Amino acid sequence: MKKVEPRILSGFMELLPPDQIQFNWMVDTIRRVYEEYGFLPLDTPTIELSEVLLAKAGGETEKQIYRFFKGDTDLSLRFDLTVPLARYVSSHYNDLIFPFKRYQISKVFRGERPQKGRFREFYQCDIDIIGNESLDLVYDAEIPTVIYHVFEELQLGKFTIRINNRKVLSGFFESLGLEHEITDILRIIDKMDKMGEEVVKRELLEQGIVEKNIDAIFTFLHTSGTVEEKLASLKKLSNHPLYQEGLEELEIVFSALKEFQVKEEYYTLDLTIARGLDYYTGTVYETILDDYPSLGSICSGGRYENLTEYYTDQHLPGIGISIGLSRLYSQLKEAGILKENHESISSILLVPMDKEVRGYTLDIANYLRENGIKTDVYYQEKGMKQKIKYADRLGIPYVGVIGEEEVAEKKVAFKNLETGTQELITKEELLKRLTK
RNA sequence: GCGGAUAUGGUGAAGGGGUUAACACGGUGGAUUGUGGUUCCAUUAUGCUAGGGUUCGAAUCCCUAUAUCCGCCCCA
Repeated sequence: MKKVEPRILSGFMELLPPDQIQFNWMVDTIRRVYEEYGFLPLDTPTIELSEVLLAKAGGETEKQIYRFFKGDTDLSLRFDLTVPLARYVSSHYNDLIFPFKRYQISKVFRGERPQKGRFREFYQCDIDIIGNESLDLVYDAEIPTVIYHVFEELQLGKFTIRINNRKVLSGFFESLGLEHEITDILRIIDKMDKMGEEVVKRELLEQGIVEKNIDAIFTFLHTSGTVEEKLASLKKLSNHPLYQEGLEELEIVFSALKEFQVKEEYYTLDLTIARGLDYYTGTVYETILDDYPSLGSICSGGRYENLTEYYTDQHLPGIGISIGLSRLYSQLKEAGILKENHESISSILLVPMDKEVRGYTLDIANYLRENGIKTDVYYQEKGMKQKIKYADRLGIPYVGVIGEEEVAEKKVAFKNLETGTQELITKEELLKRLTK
């Protein structure tokens, strides 16, 4: 029979069990920290009506969204978790308690050209806070605080949360009379980190920005010092109202970060942070691992004032951030930052010698499981060698061998695979060994 | 959407027109029928992305298609 090649689509990721265990550990860690800060779980549909998801839709979203028809219904796979959140909040407005804090860890889909660290299906771990009419700026500091604790717990080394404010950028460029070029300028200066100053300067020139303004932009971007010093010198650069408003917002956010006791070396004011979807209106964030800057931003987000305007007349400003976990995981793995995982799920493998002792073995298994021990049992009629090897290859640290002798004595031959030692013990002693 | 590169087993790969496709890892079975990780032995692609062409002969040369990878755009 002609076989079908068992392949998956490019841009889609699947892992082997040891990696999946590791991946799930990261998901569990992220979820735990999110919940510690009072964020509530949410799960929206993978597929939604295209008119809903594309209500705002700029060019890129429209190009990259997976869109199809089922009968006459125009459907799309969700492109991110923020737009579905806006829809959710709008449709459940009456039943939600504001400020509404939710997290969602789910897959999203983008039909892009796949390449390194870029997937067509990937996990996003979002937290967002939606206010009713208004949302205090303190929340703009709480978001990076949560992220700070997440990355602390993930143990990926030193990282920096880079913070900026769109109003500062827009206001500054408007003060130079560049209001029409803002989007392009933001896009270009965002490359600063990756491409360097020369490239940025050249592209700005190509964009038709005059030399004088480019110099002003670089003066602005080169503002240095501590956060306080930067803010102080920035204030003198322009009196533009939007610009000043953005700076005041940054001041509030940074002073709140101190109250949240986020260590100062873990965040910074970075004027080149412009990226993110175009729905961001105020504070924006990006996070990099200091030891691996080439990974780029592993977590970004910001404040969006008007995201629900397409669904409701209620004014529901929000702030949120997202960890691109699939990318983060694959790049950490590739860079060798994550150690090989030898942890298994099961703590012990029970091995019945033959089917006569299976009943006794299952009694032991149930006893262990009732006491919270993850227990696997081997049922294949193979040699002892294969049975032990199974545990060894899965990384299960202990084996409980059960034959006629053990049944007669109501005990288990408890073998430690790491040391090779073995002892004959009762199930109570077995439980004790496994709980420690 | 644009540009570049590459396609050999479960994996990493050698071979660049001559007949059994090297080597390594992994898998399976075995080396005193209740003991793994080391070692040893055996075994593991009638086939080199697919289709067509050149040739006495094609993984090897040519064409087409497809897939994958890497940039750009954009982004997690």
